[in-house]
Amino acid sequence: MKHKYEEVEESIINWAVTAKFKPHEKIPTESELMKMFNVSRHTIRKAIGDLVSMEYVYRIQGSGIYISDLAEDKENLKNTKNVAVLTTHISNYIFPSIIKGMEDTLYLESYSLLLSSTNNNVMFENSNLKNLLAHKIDGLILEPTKSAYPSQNIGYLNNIISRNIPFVTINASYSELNVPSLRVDDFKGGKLAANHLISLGHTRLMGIFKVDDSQGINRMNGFISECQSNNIPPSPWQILTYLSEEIGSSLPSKIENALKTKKRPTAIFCYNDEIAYITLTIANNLNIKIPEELSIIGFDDSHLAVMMQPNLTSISHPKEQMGKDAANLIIKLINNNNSFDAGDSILYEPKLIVRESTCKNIAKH
Amino acid sequence: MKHKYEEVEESIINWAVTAKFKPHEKIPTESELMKMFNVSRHTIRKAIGDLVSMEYVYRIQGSGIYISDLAEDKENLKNTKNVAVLTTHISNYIFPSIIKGMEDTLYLESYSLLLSSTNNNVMFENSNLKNLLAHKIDGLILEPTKSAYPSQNIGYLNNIISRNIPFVTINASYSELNVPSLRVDDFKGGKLAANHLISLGHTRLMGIFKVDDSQGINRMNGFISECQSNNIPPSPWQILTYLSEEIGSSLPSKIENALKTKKRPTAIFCYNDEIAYITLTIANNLNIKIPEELSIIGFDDSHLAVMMQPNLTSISHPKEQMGKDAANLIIKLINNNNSFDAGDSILYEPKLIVRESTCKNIAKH
DNA sequence: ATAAATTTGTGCGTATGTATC
DNA sequence: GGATACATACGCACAAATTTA
Repeated sequence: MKHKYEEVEESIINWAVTAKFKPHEKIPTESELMKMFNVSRHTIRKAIGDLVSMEYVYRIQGSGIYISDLAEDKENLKNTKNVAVLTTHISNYIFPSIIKGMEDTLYLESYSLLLSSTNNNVMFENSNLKNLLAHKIDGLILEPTKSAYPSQNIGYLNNIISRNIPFVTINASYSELNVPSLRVDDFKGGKLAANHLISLGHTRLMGIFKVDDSQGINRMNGFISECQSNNIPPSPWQILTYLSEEIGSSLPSKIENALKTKKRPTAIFCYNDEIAYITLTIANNLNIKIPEELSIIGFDDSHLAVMMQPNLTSISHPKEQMGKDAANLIIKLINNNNSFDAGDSILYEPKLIVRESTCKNIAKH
Repeated sequence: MKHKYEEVEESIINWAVTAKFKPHEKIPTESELMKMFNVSRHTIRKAIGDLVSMEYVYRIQGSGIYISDLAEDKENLKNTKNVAVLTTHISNYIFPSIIKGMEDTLYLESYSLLLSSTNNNVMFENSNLKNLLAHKIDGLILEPTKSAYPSQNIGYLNNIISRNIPFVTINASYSELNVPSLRVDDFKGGKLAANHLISLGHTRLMGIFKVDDSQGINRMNGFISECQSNNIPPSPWQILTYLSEEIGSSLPSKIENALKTKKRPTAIFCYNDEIAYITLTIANNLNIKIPEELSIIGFDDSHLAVMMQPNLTSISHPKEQMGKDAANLIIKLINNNNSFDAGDSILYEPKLIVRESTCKNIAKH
């Protein structure tokens, strides 16, 4: 047997959803409800109080109890699922491709998509996570911010896990958390890039790496590993590292200095196509010919690669597909009560795309 | 003097935010609270009941009352504003540019951005609006869906207005609603395109227009108006209209048929660069040389324009700037208690960008 | 325009049920 | 099993806002 207040609540919700009483229409008074349900005023007040906090009805002192204007939709809303997507960027660079994959997939399955971005700023990741937790979300696709460092927001992520909200990461993963991740094999990508340059006869290699996310660290380690395998011991000046915040400030002059040295590199592997573009521009200003005097290879195979002159050799990976896969996985988890195993994670194979910005080493030693 | 239950609530909220009791920590029992505040059990239960529905605390029958894990953040969340953005698309075509403008601006002002898309589907606009209304949003930037037709979702939009939630539209506007709108002068854009083709000596003009959004209607009217001003009376076969849903299905064959006619046009104005690209591809297949045998002009000056061979002549307008302006306007409205006037709307001036896809008419008559 | 009636809001007391420890 | 603590339920009195006569 149900509690009495529950019976009252269910009846009134029923009035609302069947439009027996329409939005803003007055329903019976407390004393009438007492008689109708044969219960005390306390019970009626408890029931109405619950309905008010659920926003099915609202009360006006001295006037009456009225149906809320959203009451009819409440039941439908229970069936529309919200997937939150929190990435470092939304509208820049390769992110539209990734998000397009998610958007298309989620649209087909009638899911709603809530997108936010962190600008690779931990504080913003924090406030966005809080915000999402306050909303009712049914799943979360997260690109970790500053993934090279231990996450300061691990508490919120654990909160999501403890609430059993389906949760997957893209582009990077958390060693502390057991959640499926979809990411590129950046280590292998770094090896591929180094191998390409070495096979072209280059020995004075340089790598430029972002070191505040794990993608950069992995690409750097792959690059160094491949150099060592080919007996090209990496020396400190071969590796230029930077943080996200430096892109607009100190990084360009660092690159310029590296290109001004007498024994400048004959080939550079850049963290991504954006850095490759910056490097190309600096080389142009220094009258260094690409690729004859300097080979440049990027990463991500973005639209920038074919917009640059010369077209950029780059490491490619399936961006839109990762978005699709992430969306399909989160849908699967939502339908499966969040049960997953190691097989749900995907490590994408990077692929070398040779264009015009790399060529055989013709420097005189 | 406050009500007693309010005093109890405030004290307990204070315990939570000052971390006198930490998340998941047990607070005094109901009878202890009765003694502490010198009130009845009923008053304590009323206070705790409110705090439960506000998610500051949770109760376990037989055990006690505990601080919720989000309690500490509740106060901060009141200060983070959420701006919802609902557009037809997010990650396609010119939308990343528009959204980048919003994202950058809102990020700088510490606003959170909630993005959703409708795919130009009225049902999806409907469910997304419901969803946003259920969430707590502080402002809405909306691109109307199927803006050539009277909006079926006008009820929800009126709901937003009656709640005094700041609300602006982009790309199109609602004649039924008094809200600021930021949009391109599509009529003038249509005139510009027609004028360019006519000034190149073309007289057999054709226009391809999407007619389920007002942008297409306005561009068509501008095109026709300019033709008439130049004594080139538009005949039915000069105007090809289509609906969003036809792009992947019947539209290409319609275009192909138009290009196969004996007296085919010597110049075509396309609703946007995507349609221009489709038209160009069809023309290529029919061995029609662009621009020698057929001039093509697009609209939007998207990235497609410079990716096509030959580069596309197009009508340009400030996309990222519109995003920035929309974000700044919604921030202003949020800070100004939603007071606006006609001066807040912006009509952007379209600009002709001549590239390689249009040339003088050299067809023999 | 005012007073009375109606309706919701606050607050106290009591009894009994049920889950936890 | 017993004590504790929250949950449900009834009743009463008065306050405050609104509606109606």
